[in-house]
Amino acid sequence: MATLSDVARRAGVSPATASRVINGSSKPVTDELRERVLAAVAELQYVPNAHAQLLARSHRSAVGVIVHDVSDPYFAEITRGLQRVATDQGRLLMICNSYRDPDRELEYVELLRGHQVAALILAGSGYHDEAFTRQLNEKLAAYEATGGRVAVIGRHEHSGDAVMPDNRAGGYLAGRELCGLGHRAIGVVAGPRILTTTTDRLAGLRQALTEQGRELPERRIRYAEFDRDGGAEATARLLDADPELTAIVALNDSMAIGALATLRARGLAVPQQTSVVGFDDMPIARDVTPALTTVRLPLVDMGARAMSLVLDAGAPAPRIEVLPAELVRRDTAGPVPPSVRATAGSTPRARRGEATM
Amino acid sequence: MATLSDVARRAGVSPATASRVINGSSKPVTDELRERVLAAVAELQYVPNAHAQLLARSHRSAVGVIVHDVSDPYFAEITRGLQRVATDQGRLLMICNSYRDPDRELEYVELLRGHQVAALILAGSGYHDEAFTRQLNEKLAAYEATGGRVAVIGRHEHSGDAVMPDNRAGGYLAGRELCGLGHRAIGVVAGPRILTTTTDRLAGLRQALTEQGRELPERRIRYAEFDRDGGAEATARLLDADPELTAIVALNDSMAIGALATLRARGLAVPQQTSVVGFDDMPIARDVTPALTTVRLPLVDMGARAMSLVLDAGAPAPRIEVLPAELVRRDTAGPVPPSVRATAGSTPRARRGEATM
DNA sequence: TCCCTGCGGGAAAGGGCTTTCTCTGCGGTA
DNA sequence: TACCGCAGAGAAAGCCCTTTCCCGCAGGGA
Repeated sequence: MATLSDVARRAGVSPATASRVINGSSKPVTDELRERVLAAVAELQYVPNAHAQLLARSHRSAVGVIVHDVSDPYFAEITRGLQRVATDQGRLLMICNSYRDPDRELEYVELLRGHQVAALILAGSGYHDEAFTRQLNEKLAAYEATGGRVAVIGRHEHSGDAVMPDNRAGGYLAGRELCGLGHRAIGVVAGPRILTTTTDRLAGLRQALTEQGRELPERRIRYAEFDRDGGAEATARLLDADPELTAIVALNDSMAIGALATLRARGLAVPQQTSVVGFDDMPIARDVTPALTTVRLPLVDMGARAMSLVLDAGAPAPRIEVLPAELVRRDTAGPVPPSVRATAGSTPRARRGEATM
Repeated sequence: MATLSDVARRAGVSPATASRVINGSSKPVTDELRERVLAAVAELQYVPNAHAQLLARSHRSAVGVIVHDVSDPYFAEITRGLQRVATDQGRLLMICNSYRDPDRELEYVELLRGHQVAALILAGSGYHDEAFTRQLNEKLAAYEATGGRVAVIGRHEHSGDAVMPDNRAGGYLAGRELCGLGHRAIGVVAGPRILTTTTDRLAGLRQALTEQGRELPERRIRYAEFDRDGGAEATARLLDADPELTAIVALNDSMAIGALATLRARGLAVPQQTSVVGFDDMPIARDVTPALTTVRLPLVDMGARAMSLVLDAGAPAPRIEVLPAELVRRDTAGPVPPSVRATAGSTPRARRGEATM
């Protein structure tokens, strides 16, 4: 690899001058020398060593991002928002996937700190895990103590800047919608119970049902991975235990798609026999058939705001922005089937006979 | 930020000893000193400066990856394969999204070179653009000249290691399938024509049709962005121009999903009235309704192989691995409608009357 | 007793760049 | 003519680590 001194030597100037030309320093350099340096750069295919630059320069510019998985549409959308603002401000992003592994999350905080990022953004659900939360907060505090900025997206446990989707209100919206359609036997396909996102959404849902004089017993909840297969599998378990279910709330859209698959496999028509409500409104939600009724979260915006927060050097006080959830009515949620309404609570056998799986 | 000397001073040892303890050097250090160093590290929350480390160490370990867009399922799958192998070998990945912008691609090659990556992987279609191709190859050659390794996925233009999905054979498979089902009026929803992937897939398709004594006139091809909306829009244009179409080949699954959306909006039943074949077999393909018939590419495997190639220091000769495409029959491709078969070439009005849009 | 060996530790030389400080030489003013 | 100031270039001091080289010391063999 050609170095700066190679370039300088070839151009017959000092490394200092070469550096000034290459970086467009404010210090003036005569055109003659400038030409020679530029020519040398081209001839040697010189590219500055980024590590040496970062080491020599004082100011840090990259921003670190920790998400569960960028290829998950939920995070892909958030990342899009992060990127947009970062690019506008000429910042480079370093994105790390924790794959929902708390230890990996901790490691990545260190790694990014080691890479001297100017700020750190943690996106994705927090964990119900005291020990982990304490460790994470210690690490973040240490980072902040050295001038690093931190913002979280959708996490309660951190004391600083945060962008919070209103998961609870979203759960409430889903519950109210289904109650309004007459459903009483509602099952829930939930993500891992260790995630705060799961419990928040669940809490809102439960509140809506309670307000309507209904309830949400644990036997109507199944916890599984927050993805398509988790949703499919949880739905199957739910249906096996409770064939009289008329509606299913999936705590994210990936799970809802899994639920739809299981329902289809069992020959249960959506929404005629079983209604489904998802959560997040990822792009694919409108393209499944029937199109998914879901709770929309402004994902791109969440990312954009978090990045703005973290890049806005002022405002030392912790700022918390709560972003509203919104119900998107499409085609998977319909009124409770007449047969069930008429014979409420009785013979679920008839319906079960339809299963093809 | 605490530095290594801070740690050393606090532990009452030299920086050399501190470094040895922290990095688990082979050189022995007494337990006593080791303890003191570790304690100092903990107290100061010391994290080594990654840039300084990278600068001081000679060997480079990270691998750079340039894709069009990680959040696109096509690249998400490939990246999964890349990650798997990289993680196994303890390599860090730096992933950059070019968003199909050739200039950005060039920039990223430089950026990654500057970050001293040990190898570079370019995934995603090449461009029919002489000037760009030459520039890119120059940059890659310069990188390789300094010991860097390069592999491409799905690109012809590079002379070194490559993993090539058999796009042409895949196109052929799609064409043969549709011909076998009796279709004659086949439209194509294609990606940007500047992409080699588009033209390769198209070439295979055309070959299949030609072999069956049919043809693929340009008027039955619409070029658009390689995503859902591009597919929806291209399908609409195709249908407007050619209402008698009985089948549509989308050159990737995202476009196929867009095609499905347009078809649904126009009230055209799939596959009864119009058949659809996609390409890639991304995970969502099985979850749309009807489930998508498509051409599968071993995406994860493609990523894994490319990474293996690039990390396998031996074998200087350029290696090219061609990975086969495979037809996956699901529910969107069916026999040509009887009415059309009977009245081939005549009154398309009847069908057109069904449009609801 | 002397010398050699080997172990544990420190000094110091990079690694490639930025930036401050210093120096030279020129034009302009008194 | 003497001096000041400034433009433009270079010297050199870091930035924070790793690693080689070297040194002192203790133990073992002759």
